[in-house]
Amino acid sequence: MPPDSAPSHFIQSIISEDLKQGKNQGRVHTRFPPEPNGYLHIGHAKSICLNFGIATEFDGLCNLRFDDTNPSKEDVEYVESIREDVRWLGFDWGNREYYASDYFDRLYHFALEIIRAGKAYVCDLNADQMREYRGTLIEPGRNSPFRERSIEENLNLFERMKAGEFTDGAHTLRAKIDMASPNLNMRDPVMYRILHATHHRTSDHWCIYPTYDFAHGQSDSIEGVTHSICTLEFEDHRPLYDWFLDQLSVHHPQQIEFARLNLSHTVLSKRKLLELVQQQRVTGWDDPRMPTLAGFRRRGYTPEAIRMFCERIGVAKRNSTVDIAMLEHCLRDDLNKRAPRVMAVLRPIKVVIDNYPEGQVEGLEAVNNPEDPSMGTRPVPFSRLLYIEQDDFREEPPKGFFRLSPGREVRLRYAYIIKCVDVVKDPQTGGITELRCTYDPETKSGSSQSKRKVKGTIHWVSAAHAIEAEVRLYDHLFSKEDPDDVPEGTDWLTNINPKSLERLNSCRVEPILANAKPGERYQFERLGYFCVDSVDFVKERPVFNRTVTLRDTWANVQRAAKKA
RNA sequence: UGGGCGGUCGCCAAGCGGUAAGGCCCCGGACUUUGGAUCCGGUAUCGAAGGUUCGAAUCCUUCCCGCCCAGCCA
Repeated sequence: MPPDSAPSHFIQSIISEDLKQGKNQGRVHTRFPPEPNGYLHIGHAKSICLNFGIATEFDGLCNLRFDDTNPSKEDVEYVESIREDVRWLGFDWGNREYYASDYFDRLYHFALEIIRAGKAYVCDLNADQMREYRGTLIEPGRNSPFRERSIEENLNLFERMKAGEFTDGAHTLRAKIDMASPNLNMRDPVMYRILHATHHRTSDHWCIYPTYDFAHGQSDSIEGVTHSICTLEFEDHRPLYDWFLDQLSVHHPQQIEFARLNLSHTVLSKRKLLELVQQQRVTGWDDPRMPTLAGFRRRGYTPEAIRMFCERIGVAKRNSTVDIAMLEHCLRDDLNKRAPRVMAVLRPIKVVIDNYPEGQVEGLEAVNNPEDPSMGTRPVPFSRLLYIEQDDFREEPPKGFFRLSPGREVRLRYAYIIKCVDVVKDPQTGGITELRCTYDPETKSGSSQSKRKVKGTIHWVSAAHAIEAEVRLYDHLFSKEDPDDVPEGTDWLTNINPKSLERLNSCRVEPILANAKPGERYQFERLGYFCVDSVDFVKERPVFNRTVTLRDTWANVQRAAKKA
């Protein structure tokens, strides 16, 4: 039953109303119908969540159906990835995994039925001619010279098309509707085309394949789908969807269209994603910068965050582009609750605590997750030689900087307050080689003396105990909000963010991370959320992917200062 | 100049004749051993113009703007 208190979008309203009127015997049945010609992306996630979500909400069912009517573009690699991604997102289609190709035989018989009713004909026009005959947006088309063939001749020709007597494109089967329709989809659309191609499931059994228009509605009907939810660009196809079903007098699902998702700073068209992969602008469909589910997964996103995102963006008919910040917010929200915290220094600068005994090591206690006490604590070793983040030291601190600088104090998280007493530089380059500091033994974390407050707290790592790691800093794949916003004469590829990946090779992380497993997610305190890369992982030297940064108020302040 | 669909805060999005929800972003402030989290507070008169009405984002009229359609792709 639909929650009548929860705010609902227009599709939920339609279904509620249908149920109220007793349509479909109170049944709700949807389907997610991907074409296996690419990997699933976040836009598909919206559709998956919508279709499976509605099924759950209204106590119905949702099928997974591969829309595999074009063997020249499809591949099993894609069907496998799609299965994996839908499952990863958290949805289950039970044993209802279907393929349009499962219905090729029935579809063929449907076509025969329409031919016998005198509502379809075999046309000999080639692609160019057909375009000419179709007319334009403002001029009606002309009837094909083959439109009035006899039913017998049509039957015979169609049979021979199926038998493989003709070459690709020599004939098509067309619906006989109305060449003057203002809706171009109704100007005798093609139902079947000849394609001598090997299909990933039916092999060479067929050499004629149904078009989307002829296959989709009938497949929905065969499966008993009640609400066939698709994107806006199919709105113009609805009259055709309805027309076929009416000719056949079969179960008639209702097609409902909603606006597809667009996300800022990325592209979501299959064609463009394919191009990024083929041109090797990224390392593959699962490159952590890709908006594919495989990419997000490798990047460290959680299915929960993506589902939350899909819920929050809503469902409507207006074209829109959601700010990627919305997605990142959902991610942080989820990771904040579940990711264990750990300290990692990405760009190390050496710190020597002058007054700390040489050779001494203390095991300090650090909280694993302040949001969840049940996650416990862990020991973190402290010693005389440490590393801190380069960003956490400024020789000439700007206004509002409350990290470390000469003569100033800062707290080392879970440890002591230290003071910078000297800056050692390389006499050649002038670059800082190490910081000499002193610590205040009275200020140990958790001790009764530790009431002294300092403005800043920074993370650190004990040099002798830290382990080395590679960290990959990912940023938006495109630097512009709208990748298509380009100067004349250039294309979207010029908007690829040259800094979308930065690899850091001399990072030092807490010893506890020696046990990190591929796919595990952590919060590197003050930096962001990171996950262990599952492809390039090696135990001796883990690779971490930055999933998303933490909200960085200080960065905002600096940005504002720069502008002023 | 054809047909279809849309236009509510910077970005999403509720609202369905009774006097503009919520989320994101942003800006303040509280708290804080993550400049994180959390908590308070702040920001729209609804594409435009007319009209109907006691009353309109919601109804009517006209206009403007955007998106989709001329694949034997989906």
